[in-house]
Amino acid sequence: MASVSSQPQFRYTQPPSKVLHLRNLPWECTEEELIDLGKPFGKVVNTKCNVGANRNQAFIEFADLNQAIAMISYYASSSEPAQVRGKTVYLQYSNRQEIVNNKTTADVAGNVLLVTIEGQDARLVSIDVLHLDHVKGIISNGSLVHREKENMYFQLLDLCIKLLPLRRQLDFRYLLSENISPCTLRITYSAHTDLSVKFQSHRSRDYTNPYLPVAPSAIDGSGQFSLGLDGKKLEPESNVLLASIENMQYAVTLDVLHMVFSAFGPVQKIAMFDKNGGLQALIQYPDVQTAVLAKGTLEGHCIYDGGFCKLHLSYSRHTDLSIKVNNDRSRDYTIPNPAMVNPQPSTLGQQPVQAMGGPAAHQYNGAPYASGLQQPTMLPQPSGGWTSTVPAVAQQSMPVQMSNHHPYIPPSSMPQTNPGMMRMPGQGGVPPDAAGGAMPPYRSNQM
DNA sequence: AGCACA
Repeated sequence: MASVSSQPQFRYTQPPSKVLHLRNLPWECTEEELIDLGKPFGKVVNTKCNVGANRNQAFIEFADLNQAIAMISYYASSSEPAQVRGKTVYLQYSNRQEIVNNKTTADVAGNVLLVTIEGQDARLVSIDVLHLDHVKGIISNGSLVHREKENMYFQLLDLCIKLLPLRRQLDFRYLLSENISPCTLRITYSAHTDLSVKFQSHRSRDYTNPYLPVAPSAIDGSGQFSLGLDGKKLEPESNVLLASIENMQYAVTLDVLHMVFSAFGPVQKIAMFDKNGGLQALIQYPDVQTAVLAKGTLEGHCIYDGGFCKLHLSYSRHTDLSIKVNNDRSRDYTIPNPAMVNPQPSTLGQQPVQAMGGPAAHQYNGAPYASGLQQPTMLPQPSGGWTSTVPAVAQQSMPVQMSNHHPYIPPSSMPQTNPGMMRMPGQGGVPPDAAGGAMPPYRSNQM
């Protein structure tokens, strides 16, 4: 009773073809590997790899049908399955008689690109990475030519691909968070000329139409976009970061934290507290994006050289810290500078900042850090060019310059260590008047 | 793990 079945027996009823269909191939299987696999049985005249949704299928076309049959029969009776890189691959005749190499779409220039994000953590890459502003930011931060034209998108992305593996040195941490392994972008042209985007989501955006409805699946509880794809919940992002400081050999003061975290955008509030015998702090930014940037850049890095004061960052569930009083452990930088509002505040017991005294109390008076500077009117917009949104204060208070013993040093007298290590978005250098100093140098590499 | 762009 061999062939009474009316069921379509896909596996065994394929008519022979000189084209073989392979599946279960290893990641990024190359044409060479396919040729090597088929070579013992005949002349491989064409191949097509990275086929299918998972890109783990391929086709091999032999010059002659008998060669394809030879390969199929060999592995049908072999005790050793066909393998590529030690991975068993499954062979069958293709249901087509020749490989059609669709050279058309990928090679014909168009206004829509097909971008394939590849890599271990490809699914964690945010859609915003693909936005032109980001690409421009990368290019300019990498000290390469900054090109404006939209039609240079392809070339910019192409450069982006080449530079991506170097992202550590070239500030690609602004592209991908630090805990995402390197990804590459494979880019071809699409045959599409206009994409129909039905709603804004974590997987689709129409940047030309801000009034599109937002897909509920793309919004988390706090109304922010979440980066998780395919419904996978990531740690919910927040505009408030929880920092814990490990190996605290040197004093980490409110001002040191303010300086470090201001490098990414305006810091609204900081609250420090002791927990589990260590120091923790909540740092509030006006928006999630800035917090993401700061976390991605600073996570695991040490404030001081020698592995001292290592930062561990997570997203807090808070969205707005309630700072009851400004002192050396907590501060609300959004309130008007009391020194300006009330020149004689010390008569009022509860007056913030000045009334509390302490080493931190006077430090912001007259300095460019005056808290009135960070009002949320100059916030980065979600899809705007973040390269231009880092406030001047951040550019002058880069984490490379900080002190351990005297937490506040005016920017004009800050020591300089290793210029360029912490190049910030939108600017490529160090404060012009940075001076040398004798303190643990900031180390941007994790230890 | 099942046929070439979801």
